[in-house]
Amino acid sequence: MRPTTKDLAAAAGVSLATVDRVLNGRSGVRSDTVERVNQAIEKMGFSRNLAAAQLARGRSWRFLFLLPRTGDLFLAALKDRITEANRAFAADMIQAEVREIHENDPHQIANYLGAIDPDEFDGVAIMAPESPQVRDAKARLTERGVDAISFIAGQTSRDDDFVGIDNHAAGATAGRLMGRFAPPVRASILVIAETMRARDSLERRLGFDEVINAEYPHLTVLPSLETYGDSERAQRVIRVSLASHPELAGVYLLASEARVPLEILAATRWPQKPVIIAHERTPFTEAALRRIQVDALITQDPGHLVRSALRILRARRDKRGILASQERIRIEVLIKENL
Amino acid sequence: MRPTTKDLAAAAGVSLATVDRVLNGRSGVRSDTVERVNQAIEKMGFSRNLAAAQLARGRSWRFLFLLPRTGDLFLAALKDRITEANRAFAADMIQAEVREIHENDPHQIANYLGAIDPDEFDGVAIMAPESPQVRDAKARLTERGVDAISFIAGQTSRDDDFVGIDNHAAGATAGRLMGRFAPPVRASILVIAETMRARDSLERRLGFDEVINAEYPHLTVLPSLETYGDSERAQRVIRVSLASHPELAGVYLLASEARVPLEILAATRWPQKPVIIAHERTPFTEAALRRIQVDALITQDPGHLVRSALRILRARRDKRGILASQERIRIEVLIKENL
DNA sequence: TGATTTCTGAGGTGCGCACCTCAAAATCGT
DNA sequence: ACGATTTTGAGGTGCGCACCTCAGAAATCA
Repeated sequence: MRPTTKDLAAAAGVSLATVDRVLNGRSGVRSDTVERVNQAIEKMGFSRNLAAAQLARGRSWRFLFLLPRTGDLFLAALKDRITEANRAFAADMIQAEVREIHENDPHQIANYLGAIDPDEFDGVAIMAPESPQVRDAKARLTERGVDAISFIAGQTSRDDDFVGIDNHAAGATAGRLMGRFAPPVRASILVIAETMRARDSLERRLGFDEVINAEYPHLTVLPSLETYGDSERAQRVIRVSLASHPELAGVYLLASEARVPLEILAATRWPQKPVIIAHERTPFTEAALRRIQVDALITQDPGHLVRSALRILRARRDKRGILASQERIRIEVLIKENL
Repeated sequence: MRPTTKDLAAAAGVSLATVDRVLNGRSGVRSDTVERVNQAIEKMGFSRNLAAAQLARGRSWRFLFLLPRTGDLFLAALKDRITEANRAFAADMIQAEVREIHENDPHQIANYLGAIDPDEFDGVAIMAPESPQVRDAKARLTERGVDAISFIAGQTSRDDDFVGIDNHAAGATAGRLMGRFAPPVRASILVIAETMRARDSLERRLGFDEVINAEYPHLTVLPSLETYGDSERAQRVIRVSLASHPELAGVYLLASEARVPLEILAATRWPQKPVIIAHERTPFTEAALRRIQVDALITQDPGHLVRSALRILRARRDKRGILASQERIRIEVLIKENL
């Protein structure tokens, strides 16, 4: 039989009240008594029955996902996963909501964070570019008792409250695959991004260049084209670039919205089809991978991202540790065969 | 406030006892009453408080992992993860044990399964090659009230109680990478396995061949070499094969124990280093990937495998559904950059 | 030493649900 | 309409813990 608090009290030679004080870190217990209880915990292998604790506390958790307002397919997948997680975690008293904001207005984001009611939410997962305003707002939010973590975007150097992948490594992964997939001849690589103002894009590009320059010097990575999410502009800049670089060996689609560039590339005639590497799995990129228009996808699992954020926020709330190996978001490489 | 069973009873116009009967599938309720309750559940968005349910049931779960007895590094990683999961899930009243068996003796495995005490274990995750004896023993085990799932090995066709990857697809993934990484010239590919008697190995090989034959016909896949886990034999057969195939472009290490073959390959002098693709991440294969002796690893996450098996076994015990997207084990592709 | 402060024990309550009993009501078959 | 059967209601108990109160014991100080 599993030891209960009662057994623990008996073993430590103290009362239930004292055990309770120690377990829940209340004051008014002499340090040697605390030590006695802790030793008993150790000796009996006592571990609190989570279900009972949770029931007694009568707690529930409400978390908020702050996502950019775009029509992005990757974001749509994220929202689907949040809905799904909401259902799956309802029995665990966890509820998640989504709010959408304009990601490129740090001021608005900071305002929004400032207006979050600690009675309404226990924690927030913020997907927004890093900026001093946002960082400050996050700090103040934490002071007011709302836990905040960075989600997918906005990774700060060696930050342990970030859920997402290392974008530099993701770019390097793309670079390595590009180098190995492309024929070993002098040629150039086109890089298409939505915008290079986002830190994520910059880091991916840096990681990509690093590998290509160091190990595949016959390949020249062209300056990044920016589409600004505008289909016509995309069409224009890509056509111009294609015309002036007939020796194109590969295309790296940096942004998570690959649809428009892929459609333009699909409508282009090639002497030899370039290697195409893109990010994120969406119905669109998946189809492109199946027909081998795209050669590889670098992805992160949206379901895992969402669940991981919720688990981390909750663990923080409960002052519990997490299972680090479960929360590491993988940089996945998808090809047609392992979809 | 979250609705409780009491609210539910009031809303449905029945008593708590009836709500209980419906919620827990007990008999003695007219079907139209069941329907009324279900509609109330739907309407109120009622969802049972898992913590309270679990506490009231006073249940705990004991699961068993039946693993092959080998010195394999992948198995060592699995066992580590089971220990880790044991700690992490202790608060959820889940305990897991490991027993090791000789995997190639179906009779012994069947005996072992037959001897499992339903009072001792709620479920078993079995990692063993498929065989009629084992299949029968599993069925009888289920009849006696112990849930059984296949773990990593032993996948039967379209089986929904299997935790692991599709080995055919894993082989195909390896094949694709081999085809793309190897130079586009006529050459041969060496395949090294521990044994080809295991269905997993066969399936990987089939998937590998399928892709190579269909899309990279300039590559010839040689007959599989079997090491039988014997270092000396491995050394001998590999040397013989290398000597007779100087035009070697790649090596595919089929088995999860890549250590011995990798050491032999490392000690060999090459006109041009062949592309090496191996399975499973272990300290050894990881190091080989870092120094680019190995070009890519096809892996499955041991931690995920273990947690998934435990979640599925528990959900089955509770007659609850699972989150399918969370339980799909990914065929991961690792290269130096996304380790 | 007594007075003050700090610690500890005993006991109770309730969280939401599972599971039980027994009696009363509704429905059925004939 | 009758008894036989099925369905429902009312109520109780306990799971292990968190959190509370209050009194009494122990340690500390003057």
